[in-house]
Amino acid sequence: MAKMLTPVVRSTLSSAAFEQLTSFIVNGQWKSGDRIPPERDLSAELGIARTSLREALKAMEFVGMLESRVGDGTFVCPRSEFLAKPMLWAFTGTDPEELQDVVESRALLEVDLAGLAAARASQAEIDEIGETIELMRSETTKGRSIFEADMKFHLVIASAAHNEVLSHAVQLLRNMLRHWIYLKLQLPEVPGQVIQEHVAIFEAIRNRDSVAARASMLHHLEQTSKFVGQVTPHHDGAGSARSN
Amino acid sequence: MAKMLTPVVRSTLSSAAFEQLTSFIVNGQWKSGDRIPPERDLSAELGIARTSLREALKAMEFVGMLESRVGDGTFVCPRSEFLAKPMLWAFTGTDPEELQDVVESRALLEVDLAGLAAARASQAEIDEIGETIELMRSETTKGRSIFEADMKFHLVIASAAHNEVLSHAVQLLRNMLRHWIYLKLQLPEVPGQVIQEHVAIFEAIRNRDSVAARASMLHHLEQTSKFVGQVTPHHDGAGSARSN
DNA sequence: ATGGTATTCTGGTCTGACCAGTATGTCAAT
DNA sequence: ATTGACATACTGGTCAGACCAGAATACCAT
Repeated sequence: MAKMLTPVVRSTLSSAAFEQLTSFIVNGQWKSGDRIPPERDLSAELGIARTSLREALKAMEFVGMLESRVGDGTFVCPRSEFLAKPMLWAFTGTDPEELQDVVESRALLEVDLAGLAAARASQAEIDEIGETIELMRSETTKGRSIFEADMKFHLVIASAAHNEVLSHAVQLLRNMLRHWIYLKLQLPEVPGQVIQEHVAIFEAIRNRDSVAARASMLHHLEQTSKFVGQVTPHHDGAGSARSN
Repeated sequence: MAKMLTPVVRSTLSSAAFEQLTSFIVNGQWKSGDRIPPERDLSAELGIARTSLREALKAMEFVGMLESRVGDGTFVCPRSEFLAKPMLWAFTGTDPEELQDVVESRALLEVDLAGLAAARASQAEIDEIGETIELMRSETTKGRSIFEADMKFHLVIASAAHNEVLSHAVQLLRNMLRHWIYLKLQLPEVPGQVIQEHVAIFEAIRNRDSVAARASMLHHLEQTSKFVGQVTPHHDGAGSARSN
């Protein structure tokens, strides 16, 4: 394992540390499940005090990138966890107009990614996409949630587009919407429809038809957009009695 | 029987502070622009050490909820800030070798933004776009660089799309490419061509023609992509055998 | 009023200490 | 050899107190 930790030099030490450590995770030097060095070692290597390092570390923990256990160490969380927690608090009881920006961004990016995936996906990746659909079917018959399978479907497409920047971006956006996607999939008639739409997207990609892939992805995501719009009609001052 | 034992969550002081402070912002006790109490006061009121409080505070700052200025205080950011900021994490730490991914992402996002701008731009924004073209013309005749005007053209369009998340993202990507864009604009025949292309985009937006806006933006950015592809020395075989 | 200086306030950083869980190594009893 | 209890080292969590540097403000001389 090559350690290439360089002393930080930036605006504030803790934000520099935050950026550097974040990049370690984002670009895969630290993979999910890895244990990162102890705080005392890390601070020494970075050339900053433990307090400063901890500000960065805790921030990453609150955001879902890391998990710390006393006496054990600090570990990298799977990317699917990123932002899931804090954004939930931030959005609950939030003006839907602002949320709409995220929903729209997500949709546009995923449409672009679908188009790229149709052009670039390897056979293995196409197979993997198909498997997520099978998974959804089996989960449905077992009466279980298709949430995880749905997530996987979209992430596989994102990575099949072979553009790291965009696929990372879309993963973040997706995590922000985690809560709403989950809610939507709880509705009784939704899973069947979702599977149908996934099939359409899948076939377009398999046929290397970028235009169709984009169109079917757009159609698919418009459903979710509509749903988010419905579920978050207004925020009243206090209780937010959300019917679910 | 299922697990009756709920895992005990030994909440840490800093995470408790993070949740409490976040709720202050989310439910509007602290509004955008407000100045929050000094760290020393806040830590006293919460009954925790300043270091612990700062871990929460810095986390909120990194997420884009707060902004700190030495000697001045800590202030609450507008909500749009912390919706968009996390996108940054997807991009920071992007390997410069994967420049092509950045170029492509930028192009896709800007095409999407152009389409939205055609649908949503206000008259004032349309006028502003036109002005940047005039600026380019006058700079050209003065023999000066059109770099700033070019940047402005694209940023105005981004903001005219009225999607904070995407426009922040594209701003970031553009900054990464700053250097290359600048180089390209130095070539003798380029400015004239760029102005022509900008005019095409501008007219499409003014005519509220989303499709044309997307097409002309795509055409415009493909030029830059091509340029970056030429100027960048190819990195060895490891990555990206991209044929299409 | 004006302009410059001294003071105070604020966040940024560091040191070094102690606490409380957790893991692991040690060693005796089985 | 396996087991179990214990000591020890290691890890994150927390704290107090100190100093720095930038920014804002008060204040005083002009």
